[in-house]
Amino acid sequence: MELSKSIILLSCLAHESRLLIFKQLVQAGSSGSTPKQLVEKLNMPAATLSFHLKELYQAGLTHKEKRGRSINYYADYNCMSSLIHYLQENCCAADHCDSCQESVGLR
Amino acid sequence: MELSKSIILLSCLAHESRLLIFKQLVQAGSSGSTPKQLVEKLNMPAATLSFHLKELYQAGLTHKEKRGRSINYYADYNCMSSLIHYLQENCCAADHCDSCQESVGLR
DNA sequence: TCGATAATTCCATAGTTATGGAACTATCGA
DNA sequence: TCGATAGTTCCATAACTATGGAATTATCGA
Repeated sequence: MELSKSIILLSCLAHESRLLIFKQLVQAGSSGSTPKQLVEKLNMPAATLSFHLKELYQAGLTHKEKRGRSINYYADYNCMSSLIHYLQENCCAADHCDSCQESVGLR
Repeated sequence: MELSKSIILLSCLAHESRLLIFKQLVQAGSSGSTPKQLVEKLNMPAATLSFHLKELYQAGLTHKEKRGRSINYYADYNCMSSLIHYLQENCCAADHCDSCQESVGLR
């Protein structure tokens, strides 16, 4: 992953509402969530939710599927895992950090 | 890690200059880097660097050590690895993502 | 075709964050 | 006690980001 892409993803996640939305989508799993469900769950005005959902979508952190008059949003795990990999590779050090040792197979 | 702490760390890293500074500190390893070295390496005005270093320090992503008239800054691996853990636990899914399977020991 | 529902876009406003030259503080060696 | 060097803080300005009510678009069932 490029540095500029990682900045886009980090900025996108660095907002309470968006991180909560994303966590919600992760919890919803393969059935996804509609904006309406998210509005109810997170108690947020529809326009505000829509703004944040769009940010997440444009960053590539979600994908969506139209189903009649509603839309299902899903967390994009590949995107998130690429970011996690980027941080492990570039911003941590295998010989100084437990989780890096695990991921590099030293444990 | 709390959600609010993860937001602070993500915001802090979600800036090109700060991510570059942090990567530089990771590369510098146990010898660390001074602001002067970073200014030269990253070609950035001293006031701007100082501003970003302070943000990183206040977020807990670095620690520092005064040495005479200069200061050594170091990447804080514990802080970064806590963030990586948080993302793996809360924002990814072990059964949908390779790197999560690794870290959860399913592989 | 209509009214209701789901979702998005518009847009003015408010709030936050970044920039970097200039001034300042601290510590060195001579 | 200087002058030089390292680093930070100050602060005005610029740029960006978020908010949410109102208007708009799309799709449903009757």
